[in-house]
Amino acid sequence: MFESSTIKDIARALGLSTSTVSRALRDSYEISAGTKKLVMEYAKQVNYRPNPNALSLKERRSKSIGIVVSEVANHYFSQAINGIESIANSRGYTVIITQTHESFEREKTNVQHLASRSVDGLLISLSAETNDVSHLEQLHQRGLPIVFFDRVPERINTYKIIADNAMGAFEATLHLIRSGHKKIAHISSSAHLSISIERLSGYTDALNKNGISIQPEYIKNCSHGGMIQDEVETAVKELLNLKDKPDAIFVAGDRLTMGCMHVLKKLNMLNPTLIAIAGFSNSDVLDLFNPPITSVFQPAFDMGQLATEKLLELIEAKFPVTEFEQTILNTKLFIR
Amino acid sequence: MFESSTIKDIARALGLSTSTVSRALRDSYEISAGTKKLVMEYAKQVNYRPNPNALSLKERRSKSIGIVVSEVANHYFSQAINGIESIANSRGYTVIITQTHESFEREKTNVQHLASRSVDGLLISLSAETNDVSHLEQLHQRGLPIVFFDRVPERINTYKIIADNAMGAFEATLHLIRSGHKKIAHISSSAHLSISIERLSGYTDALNKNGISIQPEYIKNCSHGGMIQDEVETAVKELLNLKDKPDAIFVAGDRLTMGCMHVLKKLNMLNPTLIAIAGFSNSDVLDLFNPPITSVFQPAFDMGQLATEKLLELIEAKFPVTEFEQTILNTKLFIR
DNA sequence: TTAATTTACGCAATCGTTGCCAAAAACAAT
DNA sequence: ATTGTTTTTGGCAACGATTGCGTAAATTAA
Repeated sequence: MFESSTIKDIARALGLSTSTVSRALRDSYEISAGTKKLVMEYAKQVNYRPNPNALSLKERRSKSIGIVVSEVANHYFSQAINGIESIANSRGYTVIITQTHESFEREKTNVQHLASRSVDGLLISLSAETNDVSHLEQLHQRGLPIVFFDRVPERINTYKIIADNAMGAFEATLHLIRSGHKKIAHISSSAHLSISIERLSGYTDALNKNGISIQPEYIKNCSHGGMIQDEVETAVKELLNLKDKPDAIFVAGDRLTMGCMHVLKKLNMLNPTLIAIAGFSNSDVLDLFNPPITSVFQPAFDMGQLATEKLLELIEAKFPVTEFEQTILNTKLFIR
Repeated sequence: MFESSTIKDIARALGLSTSTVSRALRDSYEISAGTKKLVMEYAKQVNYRPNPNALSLKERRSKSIGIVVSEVANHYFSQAINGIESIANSRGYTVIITQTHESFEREKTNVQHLASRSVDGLLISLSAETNDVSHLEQLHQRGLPIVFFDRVPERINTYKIIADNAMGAFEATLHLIRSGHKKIAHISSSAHLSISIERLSGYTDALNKNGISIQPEYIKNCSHGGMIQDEVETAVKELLNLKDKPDAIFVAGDRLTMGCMHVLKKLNMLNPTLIAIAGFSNSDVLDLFNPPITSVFQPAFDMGQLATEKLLELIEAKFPVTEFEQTILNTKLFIR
């Protein structure tokens, strides 16, 4: 089996005690230069690596953080993960990524699993189905550091990193209006998610400020966040079957945008002269369409980095932190 | 700080010894029914969770497996990861995902890190830059279970799960030929990767069997697997600057296909009447193009599942396994 | 030469859990 | 009542690494 050498092995081989070896490896002042050199060279020779489990047990921390996202196959999240990784790894932390696939049950299971794996902290973007955050509240109250990003709950008081969803939605909708559209529909994820609420408000703001009245039947929510293609298909078809059919759709998410395009393609309507689309997306494939599709880009990488910095701040804090802030990063509209 | 209750806490609270509590929780036959009930109820009440670090230290295994892939933002890998997760989680294993971003250095660092994190086994698809696998060989010889998938090394004797790359490439190239193309170029990842070699052979086979001679200048390799867009751009431009310009390109990878399309779009040549494209890709966005793009789909999810099953077989084997096989799964051509 | 100080190292406890052996309690057989 | 058996429980050690404390040996000072 796969065994690596331990401090004990080194001590035995060199005729020293484990404490001497340990201290020599940590370059302690109370070990003579000769012994240090001896130990260090032998350790390098046998490729000694400290056992992380032993360390975690002793230090009562695992030097690992848990991530909970909907899916890695989502440009926003994969970019955020790259940001998270870049900070976490450089600070010596391992990252454990879990996916909810937008399911509340899987979110609870994943969180429970990460907690029992004794991660030092949690970075989480809520699943589309999540309306109740008591599973997280409980852990948070017991002292587990948590930072939310992207989809954040109101009830839990901790650091939150979000994009300026309202502004992004406002700009995207405004772009559709300026392109001559007046009948603009809106497809979004679950109504209760923070991002949905904020994006909806940006959308209605843009319409209001331009003297366009809000049509409730133009607003569709997909409570599984587009994980179920049928849901998206139904939403799009309902919009297209309206007496007063919309001439544009503002779609509020990466996966939803793709899902929506698939439906339109299937209906042979993927054509901006028939119906224009603008949406939140961090994917650069949108460039490739002809005509291309305008989209709101979120600074996912930066959000991941910032969230991780905040989390490590909490984890490594000497005293319990009680003052938290919510950071809002700017989105960028790619007009295509 | 975040503390959960331990066996010791329970023992103290109930006036029992830790060993009794431990055995009561494991429902050992040698503990009386009354004590068991007492302990179990109290444990549930205080939400007792065994400390995984203590267990890992004792059992000398971590119940976790490491994954090394180029990028999660790649449809092939994200699907494979879903397959890996599905098996690993159901068998009680945690998965640690790391990305190489096609860099050899990062691959070495990640592997080293996973090994020192004492994962029970490794699932790996080599980076585009990786030509030397001694870092893996060493670990493998020391007994760490490793299963390769997708991009596999020849030198290391263990389970390998791959797609039928030659056949996939053959079919895609054949499709281009049947669509009337004769001047078919090929853009691939690093020349030394197993997938590149196999896909190249499928490509040349298809040409040979149809009486088309191989033009060496039609074959381009991107040694960073498309991570550097310049590299792709150069390759495409060189093809387009040839006296005898190709009228089709067979692209051998997800990221390369997208990269290639971006270049063509930039050159205003993303149009199959100017130059046709067929490629390996697990992305369904290819559906959305007009005209759509034919692609070779790999059973990524199944490959991930199978690789994980093999790895767990190695990890949980009573005796060292010495007989290994390479499994080849069929690809599927989506003619669009 | 002796006392004081410094240097260099070892012992043992700790983290949470389990395996093994001994001890105590409960019960049965004489 | 005494011995033997079985059932139930407790104590100790171990996994790997760290660390406070103690101490022998070496060095310096008096």
